[in-house]
Amino acid sequence: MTMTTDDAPVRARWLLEILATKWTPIVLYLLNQQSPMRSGELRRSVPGVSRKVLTATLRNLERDGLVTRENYPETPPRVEYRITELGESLIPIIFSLEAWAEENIAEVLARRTPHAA
Amino acid sequence: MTMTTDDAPVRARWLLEILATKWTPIVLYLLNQQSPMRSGELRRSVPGVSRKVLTATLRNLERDGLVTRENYPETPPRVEYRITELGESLIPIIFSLEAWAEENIAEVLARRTPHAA
DNA sequence: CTGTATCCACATTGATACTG
DNA sequence: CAGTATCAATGTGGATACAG
Repeated sequence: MTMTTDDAPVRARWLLEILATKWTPIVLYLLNQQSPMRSGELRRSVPGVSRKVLTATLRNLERDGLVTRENYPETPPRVEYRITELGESLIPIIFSLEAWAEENIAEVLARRTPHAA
Repeated sequence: MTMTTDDAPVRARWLLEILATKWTPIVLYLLNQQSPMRSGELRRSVPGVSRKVLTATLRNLERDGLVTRENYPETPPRVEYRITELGESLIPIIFSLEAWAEENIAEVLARRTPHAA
């Protein structure tokens, strides 16, 4: 998406575009708990993610400076990912999102459900 | 998107799925500043949004209980939108997203830009 | 004034199989 | 083990014109 104006709430969308990638919050959360993690280790810790999408997620995080990638060209290959300081600065935000969801998502979902019977 | 597990960071995605709709943060922000607002008033305050997408955004917000919609079947028609308490509870989160972006987005964008010669 | 109906463009996710 | 190439499916956003 492209930003148009420069108003206050519009800036929030910059971060949303980073976080809204489906697996990003989970990957940051895991790497915050344990760094480094190897590629396969991450993939097993994120149930349901495909290699391709996990790689894309990590590439984006690396590009944005939220994660670092260390490649050890051994046999077999080994790649380690670490969260950066900038990445760590997002952890409190992820927790605040989670806190809101935990407290309010039931009400939201109840509204979405066609009042059963 | 559908949620798969029930782990901590996964819950954050519930809220992200709400907020990541392109115009949602802006609409909530505007309605927090001024409620009620009429449809066209909102549309003029959100530069670049189309009728269709704004309507869809408001429908989602209404469905989730973040906004109320009041229809006055006069001539010409008048429709007023108000933010709810639940919607207001998201304002601090939107501000925290904005604060992070304001402080860090320059660094992120610099990394994305191929170090211009 | 408000909202809907089409039709289209684009990005993201995903399944599967292959390469180094 | 780590990553890529392909192809398909889906969903969100958008332009335009029409309806109540």
